[in-house]
Amino acid sequence: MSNIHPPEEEPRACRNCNVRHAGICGALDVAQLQTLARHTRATRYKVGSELFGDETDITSYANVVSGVIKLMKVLEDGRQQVVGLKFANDFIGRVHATSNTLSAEAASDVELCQMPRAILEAMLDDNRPLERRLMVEALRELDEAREWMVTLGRKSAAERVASFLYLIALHVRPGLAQVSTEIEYDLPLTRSDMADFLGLSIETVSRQLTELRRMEIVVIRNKRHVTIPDTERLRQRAG
Amino acid sequence: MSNIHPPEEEPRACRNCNVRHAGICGALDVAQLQTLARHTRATRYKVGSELFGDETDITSYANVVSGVIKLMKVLEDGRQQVVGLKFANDFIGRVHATSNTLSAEAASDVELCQMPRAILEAMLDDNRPLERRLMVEALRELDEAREWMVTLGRKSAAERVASFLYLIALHVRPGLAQVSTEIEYDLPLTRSDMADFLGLSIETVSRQLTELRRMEIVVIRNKRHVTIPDTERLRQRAG
DNA sequence: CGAGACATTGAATTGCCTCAAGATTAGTGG
DNA sequence: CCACTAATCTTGAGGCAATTCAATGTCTCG
Repeated sequence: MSNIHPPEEEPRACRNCNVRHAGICGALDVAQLQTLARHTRATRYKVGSELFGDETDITSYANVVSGVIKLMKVLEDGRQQVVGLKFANDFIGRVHATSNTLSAEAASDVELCQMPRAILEAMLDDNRPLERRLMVEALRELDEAREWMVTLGRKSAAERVASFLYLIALHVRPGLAQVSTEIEYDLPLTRSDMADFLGLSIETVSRQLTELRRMEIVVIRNKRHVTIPDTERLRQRAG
Repeated sequence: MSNIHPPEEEPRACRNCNVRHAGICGALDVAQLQTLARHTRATRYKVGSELFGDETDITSYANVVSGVIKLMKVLEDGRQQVVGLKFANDFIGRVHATSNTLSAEAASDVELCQMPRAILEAMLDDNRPLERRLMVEALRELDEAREWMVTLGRKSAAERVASFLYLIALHVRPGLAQVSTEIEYDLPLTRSDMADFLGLSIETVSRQLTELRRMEIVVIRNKRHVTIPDTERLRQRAG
């Protein structure tokens, strides 16, 4: 990542991120963890703040400790598309490049475990498991992006909204694909962000949520909190 | 790649692919090139034939020698989306996985330089430059996929068609982004394939091409052959 | 309690799709 | 070389899904 705008809080060594073996840290040995710990900093960003901008220089990388980050592309006339979401434990940043190809914005209050570019790149050269891990991560992102291209290119508004609800459900309960169960969670995005992720207008997102609620595929409390009584029924509505 | 259906022609050692340092071969040393040459096979596929299917086992990888390949995702009800295109010198196949996450189909007659999965994976373990190269390639694909997500999520039909024409122009003349020039080429896809790539119907693609022709942004001869008098004007129409 | 942000709902419009009919092109065999 | 056929492409008419514009409703937080 890059162009880190001043965090709202004094940086301090980020122990949690390492201790948990979260994000990339699982690929490091003890010595490297110690090296990393000397250079990482816990940083916080408030909802809506920009972590880095498109076409800016890459100056640092990070693991997400908590919160949700939108990866966005913006057209000259202001139209924007969310091209990816990052959750806790995800790695953020584009290795093997000098400038960013998209911008990143906090979709909620966010805690990061941030490290300077040079540190990570040095480790990358010394540490094949780490490089392998980042590659696997990149390929997973590629699969996700292509999966979402189908949603954007070929699904109806109703299917897109259902796809999003299912995507988040899968994230909350990774083993979900096998079973049909009830699940409840808080939506990580506003209607506006959902619209930008789904390639729809805010109003259409709202209408489709209302429709899914009318069909009792989802129960919505407080705008943000949703309950899915039957995830399999939701999956079918997702196309 | 995987589940290679029987090629139409007797396989033979693929010298071109190595000699040209095309695709992944530029990352190999002389000894590895020789090893690779013993295991690669030149194969051909006719338009429309399937190279491998979604969720099939990965049994081999390949470099594209000539022709164009569609990477596709298909929904249960038959709707389909082209999520990527592969041209000459591109590498095909998903490393670090056991099964494919999409299907691949020849969009034209295709020549491949194919290699067994085990060979490539062994080289990958021995050869960091190769692994690095595949990672850079994967990240480039990720950038492309995200770029296209904007096209699918936020652009009008007219802009999508213009974006496609510009994408191919960029491929034919990589340095195009800087200058405004005239360029001519053959469309690598049928209207139907373009529609599946653009998330549109065939008819809409056709209408938008007619409209671009009426605006003299493109001259079309013989359905397939196009001339772009001014690539900068095209780029502006692409949004 | 009031203000501002966020979300829902309605009405009218529009852009793309579907269905249907021709036109063009490419391929085939006489 | 031409006629014939099948495939591909273009064009038109009508319908529908999603957008835009506008108003109302709801939640959050000083």
